[in-house]
Amino acid sequence: MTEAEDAKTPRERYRAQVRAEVKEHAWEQIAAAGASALSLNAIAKRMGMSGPALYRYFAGRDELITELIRDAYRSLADTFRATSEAGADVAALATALRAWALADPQRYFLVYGTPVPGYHAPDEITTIASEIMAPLLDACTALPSDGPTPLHRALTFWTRLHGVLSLELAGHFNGMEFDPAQFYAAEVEALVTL
Amino acid sequence: MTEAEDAKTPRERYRAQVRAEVKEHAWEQIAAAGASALSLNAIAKRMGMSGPALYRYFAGRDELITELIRDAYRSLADTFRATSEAGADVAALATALRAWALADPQRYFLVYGTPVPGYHAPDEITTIASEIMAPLLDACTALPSDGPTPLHRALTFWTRLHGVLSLELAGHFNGMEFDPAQFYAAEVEALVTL
DNA sequence: TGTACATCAGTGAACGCGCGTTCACTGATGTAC
DNA sequence: TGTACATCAGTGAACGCGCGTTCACTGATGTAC
Repeated sequence: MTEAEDAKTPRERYRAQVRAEVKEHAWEQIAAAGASALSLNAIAKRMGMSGPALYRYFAGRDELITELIRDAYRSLADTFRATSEAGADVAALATALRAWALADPQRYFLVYGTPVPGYHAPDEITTIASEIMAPLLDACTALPSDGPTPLHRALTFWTRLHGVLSLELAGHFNGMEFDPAQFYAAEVEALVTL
Repeated sequence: MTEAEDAKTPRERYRAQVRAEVKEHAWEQIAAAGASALSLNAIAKRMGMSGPALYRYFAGRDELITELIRDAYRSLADTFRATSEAGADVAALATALRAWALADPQRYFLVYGTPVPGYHAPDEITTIASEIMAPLLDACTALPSDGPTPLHRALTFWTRLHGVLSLELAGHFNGMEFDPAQFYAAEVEALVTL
């Protein structure tokens, strides 16, 4: 791990480890029954601890959920940045996006799924959201420029691929006789020749 | 109303009215806090009744939710069928879809939003889902045919427009300096000239 | 190196809450003669 | 038209549940001398 982690005291390392373990169980629970069913007590029980013990690690349920959402955004932002820094183009970003989405559908939905009415994301998350868009905008700017503006291209990239991914992950293609991966690839092809 | 409704006994009419009122309150509650927060007791309280009274009208919470989902699908299917029967083309269907989505975002999300893991829709809903696709497929078949297959066109219509709508309704365009309606129209334009 | 103290992880009991749901019952509405 | 009965809407009490969260406490771990 990094130097900063090595510099932690044993207690800090232990805390970080338990926090991570709590989050893992939280993701399992979300995968099993959706984000709205997430419960501190249930997580504690699965970890073999009592409910109140978790309050040593999180201020409460809201803080845990917010952190999961932030981690999800962060994960996608990191994936895009890494892909971009490897000198990748729009098509490579699309491939990375699909892999990221399929790896954990509920994580994808936590970012781009149905919002809870009344919930307002912290500023930090808005910041990460624009971090996600940045590599995409860069890649669109690098495309031959006789078409639409880079912003328009980036938005089109975003909405079209999200359209395919979200319907696929939600199971709306089930029973239909076609290959979502192939369809996705066709949409990506249409994007680069936009 | 219809003849069938006129033929109902007063008690049947009353029952239908209360059931409708329960659903209205359910939609208000969903709009305020999301579908997962829907509660029979809370609905009863708002209607000035006791909780158990609702069991005269619905077998339980699950039946109410399933019925709301079915009504949502039904509503979109009817909208599409009516639009189609008026001799409308793909662009008109797109306009109807957007109007339907904006009229009640939570209803849209109940149909196309984040699925609850483990929930399996009844067969009837799958049937209505294909009723929704039918007018779309018809309209795509009517288009000049030197492009992709009607099925591919219909799927593209669906995924692209859903991509724009779901991100817009979820608020992901907030703070961005562009007009979703205009962007949507541009996507529709790209579809008819596919 | 050992001792005294402070820090912190985790427990169990408890509180209040709202949920879905059942049950026995009351009172009103409709039906049959 | 009035009477006897059946149907049905709605109530209030109750059950069991799991939730988030607080609190006082125990025991282990780390720190300072």
